Amino acid sequence: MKLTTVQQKLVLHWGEMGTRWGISRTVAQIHALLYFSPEPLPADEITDVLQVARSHVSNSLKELQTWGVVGVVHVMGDRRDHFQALKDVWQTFEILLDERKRREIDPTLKILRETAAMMAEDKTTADVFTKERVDEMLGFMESVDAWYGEVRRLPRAARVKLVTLGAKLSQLLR
Amino acid sequence: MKLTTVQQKLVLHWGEMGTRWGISRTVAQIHALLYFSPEPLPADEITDVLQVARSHVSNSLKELQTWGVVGVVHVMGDRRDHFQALKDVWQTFEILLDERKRREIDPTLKILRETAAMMAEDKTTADVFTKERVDEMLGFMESVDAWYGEVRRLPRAARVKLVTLGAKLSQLLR
DNA sequence: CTGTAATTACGGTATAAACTGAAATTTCAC
DNA sequence: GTGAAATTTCAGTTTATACCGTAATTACAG
Repeated sequence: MKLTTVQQKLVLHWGEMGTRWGISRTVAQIHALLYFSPEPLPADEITDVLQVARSHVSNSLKELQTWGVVGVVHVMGDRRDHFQALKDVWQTFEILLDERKRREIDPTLKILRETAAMMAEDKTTADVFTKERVDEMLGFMESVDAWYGEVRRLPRAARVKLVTLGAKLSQLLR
Repeated sequence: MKLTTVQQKLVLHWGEMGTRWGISRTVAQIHALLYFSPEPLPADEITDVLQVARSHVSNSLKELQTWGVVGVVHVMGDRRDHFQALKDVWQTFEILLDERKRREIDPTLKILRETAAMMAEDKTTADVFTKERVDEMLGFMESVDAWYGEVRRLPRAARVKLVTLGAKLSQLLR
């Protein structure tokens, strides 16, 4: 199997962007490869095309499967697993966002809650200023967190509408 | 100067989270230090507290200033620059989001636009499937990009409302 | 102009993470 | 059960980048 120029460009770019999204380059490349590939690919093929260690492909695929953006299918007369990426773009990015929130927001929220609780208890604290900053930061994060949870609980169509509506939202806010 | 236990915890946590936000640990620590500190700090003080090279503090401060989340003030009878963090949490995170969009979305959007244009021109392309995937991905990204731009252009109060309204938005979408 | 204090530039080092490759383990057709 | 083929594990290597420390430069008070 050989990649077209376009596919190659996309795979390489995805890899580079992956690192900025907190995803390792190879994992992102594999995802791109599967997403832009017409048919599901076996691990060997991925190894060939991307020129990375077989074991690494295996582990990366596992990671992508854990997230749910890649799945396994089987081909008649072929014992090997074949992998395909989720083709639904919205869902793919929602999964990615969830993951990022889990890693980038939730831990901070936890620390801020702990800290705020601790400071509220401790009456002797002379450091009123820091307390205020913690409370403000916590308030902000709680808002964002609650908002995300609510949006996430909406039926998907509503969520899509929320984005595609765009400018019209500003009118609703009057 | 000495940090309270709480401040130390916050600074260390911020540093760790920073790396997940695509910000170097020290830069994030400096930001936390300034944000949670009652008064503006000179660079020397930061060097002392965080135990990092003076030059590194200088460069990190410059980066934070470039983003606009840290500013300089002067203290009477003191020649040195004193630094303070923006105390407005919303604005701080909006700046951060802008930066991330610039680094994580815009380049991909560019590539996808180029690719889609290229594929649209090339009638001979046998790879119809990849073309579809590119178009879908591009469509999605354009929506998100346009939405972000519009929200960003709203008066800030509306933007805050958008988040704090939360669940009520779902009713508006009926 | 002079001396002090700060920033900037930059080659070198340390560290964390990705990646390799071989060995151990599991899976599954027969 | 047996053997082939895949996956998983893991110690070792490579690579990227944060960070250091010196040296050069700039800024400015006196």
